[in-house]
Amino acid sequence: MRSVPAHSPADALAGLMTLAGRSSTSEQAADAIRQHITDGRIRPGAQLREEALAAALGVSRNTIREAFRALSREGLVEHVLHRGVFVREVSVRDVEDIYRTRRLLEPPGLRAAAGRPAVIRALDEIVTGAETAAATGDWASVGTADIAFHRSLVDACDSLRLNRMFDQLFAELRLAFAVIDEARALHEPYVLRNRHMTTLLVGGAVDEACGELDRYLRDAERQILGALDGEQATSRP
Amino acid sequence: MRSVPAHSPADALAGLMTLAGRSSTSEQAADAIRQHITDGRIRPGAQLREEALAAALGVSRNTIREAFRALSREGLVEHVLHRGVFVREVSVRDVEDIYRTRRLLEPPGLRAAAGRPAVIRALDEIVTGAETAAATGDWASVGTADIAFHRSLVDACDSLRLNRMFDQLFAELRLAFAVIDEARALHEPYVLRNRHMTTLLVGGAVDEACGELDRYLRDAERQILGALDGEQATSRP
DNA sequence: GCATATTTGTCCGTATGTATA
DNA sequence: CTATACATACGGACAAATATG
Repeated sequence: MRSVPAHSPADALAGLMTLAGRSSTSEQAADAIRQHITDGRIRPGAQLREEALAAALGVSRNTIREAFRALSREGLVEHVLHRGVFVREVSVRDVEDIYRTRRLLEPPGLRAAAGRPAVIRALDEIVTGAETAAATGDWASVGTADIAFHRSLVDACDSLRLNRMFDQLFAELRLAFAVIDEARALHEPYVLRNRHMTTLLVGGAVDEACGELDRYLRDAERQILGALDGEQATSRP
Repeated sequence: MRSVPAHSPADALAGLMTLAGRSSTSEQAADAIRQHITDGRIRPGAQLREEALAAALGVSRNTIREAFRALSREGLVEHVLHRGVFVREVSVRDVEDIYRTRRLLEPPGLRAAAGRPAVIRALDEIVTGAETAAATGDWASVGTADIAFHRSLVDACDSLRLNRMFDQLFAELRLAFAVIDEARALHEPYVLRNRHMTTLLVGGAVDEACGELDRYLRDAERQILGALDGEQATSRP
């Protein structure tokens, strides 16, 4: 019933690449690695060794290195010259910047969403999904729904480039989530707040919804920073 | 007095990589290629051939391919499976999205800049530089100053991630500039408008400055779209 | 539509340099 | 300081896909 702990990143990836795509091998390798990182199967800070990964995925080291370059530009891994690539560890500074960016860009998204019934309906469905997931204790799904909710806000801006940036930003946020154990405490409070925001939107109370959004973002940042501090304290005594 | 036309991307790059850095060879190769693209020495649509580039830069094909993967993630080049990599050609759709994004994010930047004398001073210096460059007919520098001006606005938001996105966005914009011949018509009108914006900021008229910024962005978009249409008409008769 | 040449995609072996135990 | 493990980079090889005549 418990999740299987991976003994090494290579173990976690063994035999899990589906080679039947329409993309190049290095892109598929990147996809496989990316998936395992965002799923938390490879923890932040872990080193990705070329040889082990190449063996696990059944590809050459050159191919793996090409995948590394792409993932490095995405910000998921960090390339250290002559030392290798490591899964990014988001710092306190990163979290602060991420939430500064969210506080800057999500309110305009919410105001854009306010004028669109279709978007509001989508938000409602996402929150409903989060509520049922929370009822069954599926906190991973609750976290995914939370991200989907706020991604939808940004999506309402109709900016492809902004969406791309937020995809990366949320991927980094998942990296921060990954080092925090208590998934319930991390995600539970925000189901209610997203529901509240949606109700306000349905009622046309846009300003109040923005206020709620701002409080949400400040509280979430504080909580993650606190958890991050705790993690650092335990892992580096 | 005229710029030397490169016969091929490989010719343009020959012997121009400085190998004495603290970064990997593939990163230096990427830097060299990136520089030549943003400088307009390699035109949008041009294909970058692995073997030719490898020979020109004196590196192996594998190294070039690693550089390609990074540049591809940056959006400067496009990787087409089994066909190769090409310098990105920004489409009408791209330009529309770029300006939608700018109209969304630069006004908050301007409001943030309004409260900071240091930022306003920096903007003033940039415009002054643009004015002297315009006086000597150095339209390339005028264009660079224009981008620096608006980059400074975004910079005032203090968001690293937002800055990174705008760096990419402006790099794409340079790609659009590259296909337009009349550099003077492209950049001259905006020196005055940036000056006007700065004057308004110095006087504390933030709302008026925002209005001017919005008009700037709408006019610039219209002009680039018009020029892009003209280019497509002439290159594809 | 076909045969050919070119280019990319991928793999392998190897030599060199760097960081760390 | 030496030894080891690993990343870096090269060059050659071949298959597969694409472009060319």
